[in-house]
Amino acid sequence: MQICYNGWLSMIQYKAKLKEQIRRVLMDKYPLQEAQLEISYTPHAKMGDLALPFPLQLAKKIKKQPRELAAEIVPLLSDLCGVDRIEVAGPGFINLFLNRRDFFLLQVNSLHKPTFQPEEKKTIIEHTNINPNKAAHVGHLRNAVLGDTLGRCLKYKGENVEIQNYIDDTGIQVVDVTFGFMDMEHKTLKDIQMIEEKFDYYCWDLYTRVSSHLEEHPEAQSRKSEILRKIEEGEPPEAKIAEFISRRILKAHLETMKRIDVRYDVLPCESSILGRKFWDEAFSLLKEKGAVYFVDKGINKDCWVMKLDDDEEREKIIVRSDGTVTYVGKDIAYQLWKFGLLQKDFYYEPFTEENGRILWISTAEPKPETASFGDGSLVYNVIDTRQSYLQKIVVQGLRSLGFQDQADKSIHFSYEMVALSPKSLEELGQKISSEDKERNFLEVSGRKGLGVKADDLLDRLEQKAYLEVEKRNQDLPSEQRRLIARQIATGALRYFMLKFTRNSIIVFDFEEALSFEGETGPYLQYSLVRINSIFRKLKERENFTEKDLQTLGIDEDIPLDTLSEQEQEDFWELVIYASQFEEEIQHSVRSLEFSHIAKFAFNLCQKFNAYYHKYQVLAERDKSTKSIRIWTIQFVREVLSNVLCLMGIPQPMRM
RNA sequence: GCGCCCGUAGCUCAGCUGGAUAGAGCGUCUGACUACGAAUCAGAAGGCCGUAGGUUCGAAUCCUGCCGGGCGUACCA
Repeated sequence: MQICYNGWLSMIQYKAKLKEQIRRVLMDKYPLQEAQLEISYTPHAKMGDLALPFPLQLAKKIKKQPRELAAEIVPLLSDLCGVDRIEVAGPGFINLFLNRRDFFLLQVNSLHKPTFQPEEKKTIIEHTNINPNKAAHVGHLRNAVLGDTLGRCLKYKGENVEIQNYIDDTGIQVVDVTFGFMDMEHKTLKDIQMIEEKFDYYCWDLYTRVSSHLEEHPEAQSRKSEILRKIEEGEPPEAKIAEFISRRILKAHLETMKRIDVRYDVLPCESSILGRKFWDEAFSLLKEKGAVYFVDKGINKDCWVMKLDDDEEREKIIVRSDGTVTYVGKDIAYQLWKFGLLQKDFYYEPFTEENGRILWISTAEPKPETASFGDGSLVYNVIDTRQSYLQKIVVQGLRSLGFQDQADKSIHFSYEMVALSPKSLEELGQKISSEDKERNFLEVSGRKGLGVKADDLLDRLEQKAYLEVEKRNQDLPSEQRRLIARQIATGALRYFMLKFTRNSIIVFDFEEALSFEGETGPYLQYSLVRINSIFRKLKERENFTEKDLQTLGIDEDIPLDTLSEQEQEDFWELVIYASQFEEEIQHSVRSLEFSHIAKFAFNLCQKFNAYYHKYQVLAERDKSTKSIRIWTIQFVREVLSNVLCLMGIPQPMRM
């Protein structure tokens, strides 16, 4: 067997090398397309490590028995680098047994080395986008966690990522709360500023009162229209009050998101889109191209509408009969700006600053300090699936303006809603009608005030985590315990939001969301804490440091065969699984399905915990066995730490 | 009506472009802590993968019909 790999190779690179060799050998003998040359994994380690399914497809093409064909190919592949053994398996797979020592070396050395290359000039992710008129709820948390995780993964890939949180500060929902303060509570701006209680919670309640008030008083519509117009045109006092509300709520939202370690680069505001006349520019473009047209009769009389590509019958209203623009209209302008397709940019000013990192907010007027955003080449909009229709219209808008590429690179990252079980509603003290009781779940409704507030949930998680930490870590100062409780709460919440596929409706259940056992974030954190504990004790007892790790002799010789047969298997199962982490990231990014990463991390921890129970590190007397075990857990530690980082799950040193 | 999505173990969910014996967690039952932390581990029980057809060497996965459920189809977002 020749030695053909040196240094380091991640699994992705390793497979690429294998494919290259296989192609070279088989190219002129079989009609083999590259696409078929996938390398997958075997269901069981006994069957080998990597599997080549291509004989199954090839057999069909050249009319042979799959197993026969595979048997015929096997001898041709006898010289694959790093492969100890190769055999036909099952219906006609070719399975490869890797040289474990060589492979492990390559993997360990490939940590912290780049496998990916950036593909985009700039990737923009828009997420969170909570209406700034009430407190954030669990549904918003799902959005933020998904968007934030996507951002982390793309950055890991090396992409230039810009995170935007769009603020609908001139929309109907802000109008409603403004109406509530002014017309129902008869408060002045000053009165509102004086409110001391948690402002987003105050507005949450106010908003539900406004909603039911408006249902009973349809005549208030005209007053609402007046408020909307005044806000859009910047007329006091309505405009000032609305601005104060939206900014103060926005601050609350940012605080909530900070609790789970979600941050943004820029906050583009709808008010700036109007103020900078982005919409006017977009509107004239749309008119020019005939993408929108004016309706002079019928149900949509006096509106500017857009026709839907796949439904001739339907017209979507873009400009209302009173001349105001719908959200979709402004969204088209916003999307154009994201791709740098408008002639201008916003102005900006710092909104918050933390550790020297400035979060910018858009303005319509020039400010002394400024920055530049937008002009991306790829755009992800993280918005729940109920808005698919509207997202389609936005993309269609780009297309009808002739921006084909940008339309293709506008990606609606859609996900299902978070709903509430009747049980959790009861727990919230909500009255539910008997007909609703029959249903499996109920939609969260901001209007009805039906929902689990994000901060409430996080408070409960922290509280529970604190009690657990207190039980186990009496020696730690309480401040430390608080920090750890927060880390656990964040880990639990973020994992919970990622473990489901985006297509599945999360029927929120307190017991499930508050769990720290089984398939949860804290399980992952606990696994890492255990590994870190071993290293901490190695240091305490043997003065073993990171430096010693480097010189532990992994490069020289790893005498795997000194281990028991069983241990060799257990070692290998852990290692080969851990090596797949970058493939999982790739897979997740391509499919926008982060539950893959979540499951991977969980499975890895399960394998690790089993290994941990079986094999001692500290107490091991045989030096080389101990070294191998140290390197094994070190490898797992690195991989797990990476993966947790991508999911935004904090890594406490103790818990 | 039309469009999109879902139906897998008692419950909550995985199962990638069709592939080797359908997997987890929770719950239930049996075991394992004078500890590299039991927020853990080992084991057991539990499944005509909604239903009927089709495509093929092979279907939980692809196609069609049906049944059951959700969402969307606003001059709300």
